[in-house]
Amino acid sequence: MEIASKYDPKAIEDKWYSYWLERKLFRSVPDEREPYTIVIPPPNVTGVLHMGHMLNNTIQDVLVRRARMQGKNACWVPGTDHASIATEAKVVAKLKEEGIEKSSLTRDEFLAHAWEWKEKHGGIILEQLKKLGASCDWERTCFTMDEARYESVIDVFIDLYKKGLIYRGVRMVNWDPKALTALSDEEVLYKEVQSKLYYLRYKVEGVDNDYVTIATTRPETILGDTAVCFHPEDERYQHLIGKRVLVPLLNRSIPMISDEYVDREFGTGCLKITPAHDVNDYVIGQKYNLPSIDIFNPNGTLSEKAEMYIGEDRFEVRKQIIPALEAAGNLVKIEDYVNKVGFSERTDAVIEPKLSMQWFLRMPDLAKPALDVVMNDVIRFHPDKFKNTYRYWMENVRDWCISRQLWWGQRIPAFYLPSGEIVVAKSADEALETARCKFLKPDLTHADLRQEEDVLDTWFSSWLWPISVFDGIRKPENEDIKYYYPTNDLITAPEILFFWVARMIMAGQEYRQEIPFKNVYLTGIVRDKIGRKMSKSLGNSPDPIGLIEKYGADGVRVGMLLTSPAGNDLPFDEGLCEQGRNFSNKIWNALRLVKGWTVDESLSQPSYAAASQLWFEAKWNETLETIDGLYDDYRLSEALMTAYKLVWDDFCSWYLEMIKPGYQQPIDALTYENTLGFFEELMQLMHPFMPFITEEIWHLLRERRNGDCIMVSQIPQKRPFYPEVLNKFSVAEEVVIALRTIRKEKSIPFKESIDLFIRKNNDEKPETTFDSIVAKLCNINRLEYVLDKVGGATTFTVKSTEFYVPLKEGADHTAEIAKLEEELKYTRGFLESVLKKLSNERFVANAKPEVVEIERSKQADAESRIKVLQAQLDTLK
RNA sequence: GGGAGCAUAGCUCAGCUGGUUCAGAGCAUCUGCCUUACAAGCAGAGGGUCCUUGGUUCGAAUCCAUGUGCUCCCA
Repeated sequence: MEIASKYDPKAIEDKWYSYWLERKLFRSVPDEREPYTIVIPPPNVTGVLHMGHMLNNTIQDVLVRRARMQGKNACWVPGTDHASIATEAKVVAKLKEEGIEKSSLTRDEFLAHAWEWKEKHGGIILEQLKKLGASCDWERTCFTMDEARYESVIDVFIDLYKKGLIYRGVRMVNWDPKALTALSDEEVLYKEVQSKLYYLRYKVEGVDNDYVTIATTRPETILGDTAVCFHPEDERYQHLIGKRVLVPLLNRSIPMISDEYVDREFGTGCLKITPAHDVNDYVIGQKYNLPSIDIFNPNGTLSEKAEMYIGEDRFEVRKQIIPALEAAGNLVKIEDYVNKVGFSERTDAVIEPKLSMQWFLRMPDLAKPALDVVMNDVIRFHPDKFKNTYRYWMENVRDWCISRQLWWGQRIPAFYLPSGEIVVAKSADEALETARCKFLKPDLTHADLRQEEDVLDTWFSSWLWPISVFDGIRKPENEDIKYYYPTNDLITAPEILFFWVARMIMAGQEYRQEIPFKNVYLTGIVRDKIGRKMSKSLGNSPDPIGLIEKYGADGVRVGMLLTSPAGNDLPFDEGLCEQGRNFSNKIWNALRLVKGWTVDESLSQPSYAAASQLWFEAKWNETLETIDGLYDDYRLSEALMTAYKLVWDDFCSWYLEMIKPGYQQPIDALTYENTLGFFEELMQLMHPFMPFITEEIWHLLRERRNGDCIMVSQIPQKRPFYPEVLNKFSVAEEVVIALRTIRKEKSIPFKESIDLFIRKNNDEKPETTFDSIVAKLCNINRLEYVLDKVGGATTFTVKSTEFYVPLKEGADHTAEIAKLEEELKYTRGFLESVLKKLSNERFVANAKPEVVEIERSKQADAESRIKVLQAQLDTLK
């Protein structure tokens, strides 16, 4: 068979992915097997695949593929979320390019454009995941706004409203005056800005020539002041208790109050309170029942409430108000000051804290059980250090603001009556019906009802995801939800532990009375070499598809996984993918070697081959056990590294070299057959990490029946093995390495055979299991056990056994002596430290017996080795 | 300002409830090799006062405290 000398992933990857798809091997339907379920963290429809997705989805695919090979009914549900703010911004921008203003469109017209955009761009990321090898059940692909998901969200809203958990309230939001919408905290970027601190004095009412000075970075907001506040223990201001002061320019009278919130060290220790325009002030305003004066219009100009500068932009007013204050005698001084200002991620406008009417979901009752299941390890976090952060957040949970001033999303099913009453209902008809009955107004018509304009927060869809993808909200008794829920593992980023993970747990408990998943694997952030988060705006992210083309999907998967323990950031380096690619090539070449052999049925198995198989069988089973343990602990990068070393070091570097027949010599059938077996099993072990190359090799190793694929094969089970074989082999390994070193030092080419004489000591019996292997790997002509020392030979010692290699030119006595003396010195020092421990009465008395025992055997080993080394030295001298 | 986490080889990380080899791995580095599976390779080697300083202990990379540095979360 002709096999290319370099592995070329391109053709192979497409071939196998379509093969798997055609045979519907990713498809899952409920049956009698144990289910294994993962729901994808739905990427934004606006997004394209980035390195974070690559990492996250590689991990999911590894887990799903492994579960499938363990005989479970594995189901990975893919999908996307509608990302209301991001998508709406994209659509608005696109329309603007076409000369269409959003404001000129009706809601329905706009949504038509949005859907069109979604159909065109919304699936890109899922298509890209296929290149990575993702084994999702694509027939189950969901979207947070498709019919089932949309209706589920509405049903849940109505249900929670009926339960009294949803209410309307005023809240300080991050207002983007350019986009005319509220933004979530994540969409606000805080930047340090060089600004000014203005010291302004307020006249104390009714007292001549008494003033109070405050410091502010936003002098224009004084028009909305409703109090001035100082620290209750601040001696400087005690005389002002109960007094009132006058807002400059307006001369409005406002109270002096005191509260511990005030930082006495900052500015003058006196703080103006503007509840409508500062979050902290808002809280104080609530506490002291202060009025809120909202002096801004939605677009950032001053409103009539400001009484002055009406219609002017807030920053223009800041410029104008300073001279006015100075003229009025209220400006004390101006200082330079650096502070952090929030900017809109989308429009770069300075965020205006703004009070607005929003919809809220009451959290405490939902949060409590969701906290408990994590703290009790019913749901396990990997790594579990995130339990801390989770607890902190859940214990200090605030009500969830679920409304957004957008059109793209599930429109809140609340209807307002002309009289201001609210009816929450699934449809306008139902709302009308309810309103007529409830408020005894049979004359009401559709025209009287006005539906809420706002839509729901995107997270209000995603928190139902593990349920809604199986349509478990609308049809709680359907087969899918009963079979697949709760899901097994959730793989996501720690940044959204609260926004998403916590809320899914709440929704699960509220709507299924059961947790949504059993394990949460938290990935790190993919960073560039100098530690910056990879992002489109920085341009420091490699193109994932480009990487796949360059290194192969398998290579990239290995590269991503090699250095990313759970919860740790991944400092990405293309070198990692290169390592992955090199590994693919290594496997490929092992295949070329094995498939290049000719089998001679008449040959019986040589002893070195039998010994090789004895060892590799043990090594394989031992490693399999280790890897299973690592998977159980979700230590995927360690599982991969362990498998990587098993393939490269143990199988390729040792085993294949050990059994390899001479050049152009045939191999015996038994060894060949067993080697194919090992190779197959190794490929099965690697398959979750490297799906493509392993599938290819699976088919090249043997003739396969149609549909006999590695991806649906059963992962090998551990067989009983003899662990002592491994210790015996590691001694043989040491001997081989020592012999290689001798060859190198003495410049003896491999082709020139050598002799090896072995002398046991302390009445030890020869252990010959792997002698044939030592002989083969080191090209040894004569390998003999002797009773006497061998003169004129170079020597080395493993444990207490002496090895002699006679040299043509005779041994270099001085060098031999120096080598022995150094070893002796080291061993004596070692013995000394052991003896020191053992002579310490308190050690012997306090340490566990087995620890003392270990020290005793270390002592015995060192002593016998010293004896051997000493005797060797004596003969040489 | 409050809270949490981290600090081990040049880099990225292991090192479980303190006790087998005076600390391990991969990559990188260095030295030999184009040995007919593989130079995307083979065979070897070097490299760490386990952040500082104290403490607990027969014994500390591992536990405690202090300091320093970095990261994240909340305000």
